[in-house]
Amino acid sequence: MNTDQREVRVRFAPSPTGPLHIGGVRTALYNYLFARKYGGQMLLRIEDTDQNRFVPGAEDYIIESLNWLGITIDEGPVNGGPHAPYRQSERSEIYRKEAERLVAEGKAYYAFDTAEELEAMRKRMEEANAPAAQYNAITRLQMKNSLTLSAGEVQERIASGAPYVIRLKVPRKEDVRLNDLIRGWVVVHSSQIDDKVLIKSDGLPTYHLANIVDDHLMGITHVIRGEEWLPSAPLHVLLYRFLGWESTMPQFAHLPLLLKPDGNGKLSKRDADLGGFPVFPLQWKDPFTQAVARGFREDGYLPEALVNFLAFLGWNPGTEQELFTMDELIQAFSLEQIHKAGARFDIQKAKWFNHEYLRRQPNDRLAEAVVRQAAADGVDCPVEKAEKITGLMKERVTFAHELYAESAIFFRAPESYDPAVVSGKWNDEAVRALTAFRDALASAEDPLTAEAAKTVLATSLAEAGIKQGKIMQALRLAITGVGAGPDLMITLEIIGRQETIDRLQLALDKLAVGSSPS
RNA sequence: GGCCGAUUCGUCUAGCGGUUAGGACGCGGCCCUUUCACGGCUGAAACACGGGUUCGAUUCCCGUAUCGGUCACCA
Repeated sequence: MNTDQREVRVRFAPSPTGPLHIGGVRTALYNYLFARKYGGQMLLRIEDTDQNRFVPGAEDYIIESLNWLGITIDEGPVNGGPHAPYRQSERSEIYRKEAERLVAEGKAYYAFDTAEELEAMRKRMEEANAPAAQYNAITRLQMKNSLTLSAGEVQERIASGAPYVIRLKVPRKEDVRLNDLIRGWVVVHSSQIDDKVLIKSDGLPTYHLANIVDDHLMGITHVIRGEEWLPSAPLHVLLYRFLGWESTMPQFAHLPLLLKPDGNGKLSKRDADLGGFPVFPLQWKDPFTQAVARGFREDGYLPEALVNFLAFLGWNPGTEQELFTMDELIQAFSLEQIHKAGARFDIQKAKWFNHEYLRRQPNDRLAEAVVRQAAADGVDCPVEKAEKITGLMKERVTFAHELYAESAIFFRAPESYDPAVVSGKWNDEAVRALTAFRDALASAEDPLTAEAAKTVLATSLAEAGIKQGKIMQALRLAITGVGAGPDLMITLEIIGRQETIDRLQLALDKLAVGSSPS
């Protein structure tokens, strides 16, 4: 990566206006991977300059999310750093100073227009069929600002406490260009950019000013953010220039967006409700409405799986390897391999990743969850049993919670029998075979191992002159009630000798040959 | 609508002038297996369109179309 020899410093700069969106998570991840790859620093900066949109708990949510995913922060509101504070609401004096400097240098100006006056201006422009109704080099001359008002009047208004904003004085005709690391050269004519507000009438900066000032002061070398920022990137270049910081301006990389599953638009919370999947890393309870939005964590996704899935939405290593640990991602990551087009969000793929990661988890760790869930269900499940169940079931499920949920057969005799299997496999021969097996089991040793069960079954069937293959489905039916499931002999080992005998008896009692099952 | 961006199987994508256009998810088939799952093999499935440039375009350029983003005292 060509950088100007400076140590790589990137930042993730979310606004605490609610739960962190999954697209934001991916942005954070890419920043993190980039920073680690080049041995640089990853900063977290809270962009809370809009008091109206402040949501309590959102900042903690962001931090907890990053934590859960293993995206570690070098400098930020929690661990501090040389450029503290990392919350923009605590830095307002810094921005104001720079804005005033721009005014003093003639690159920005005070504006006193009311909302109504602005609205009237836009209306006039529209009626005049102007290409865009904006506050710019032309319209600014008809508005109330320090360019049109006398110096004395401006002083007077400010002194009297009249509300005002500071606007950037965008040049009338000039090409503004930037070399995006992902998209190449992007050129925008300054006439397309309006005189953006830098300082709002509440005294706080807008995003545009605050992010440039902070990125500069914090020594950010690369700005990696979503494509929705691309249209305002030229404005940011202009700001760097006006502030005199162009020579150390960070490089930009605008990431492709995460799209709705049908491809029409940015992925939103609504898609989550519609599609039955989360779009937030963690569950979120809205402090105002109490509404609860589901989270990947609570839905049972492993953080490693989410990270791997997200990493591949818009990026790929160029090899055929699909499963990556965080360290491997760091190794393999590069901006050059980022795809330019938006990526549709396909929860199916996320599930596949989760399944792959779940299978690779050690049994003992997964078993803990099974024991817990069983207990919560009022069922006693010893650790050894949970581990056996885990070993048997983890290849068959997507989420850890399904391990127990799909394991009813290990705890309870079937309450019903699949009619299709009954009519097809339950016959006189099966009854004879299972009776013989039941009897043979009566004198078998405890505990019954899968091996022993196999031997007992084979012996008793041989004595009865019945081929094993013909009655296996009937046996499975008697034990589990259905025609599909994990290895039967291990299942017998898990439920034990006595329970096996009981279930055989139960089936023998309840299922009559040729009649419909109960 | 103006501006900006994007466009390879249904989806995520590889490709960076010459390939039988590759992989993964999902879907179908076969094998394995007592069943299901796993695994293995395998099948269907894509370069948006039109012009150039070139001996040769999926690849480079220009249009068109489509999709997306953005046009606030929100980020």
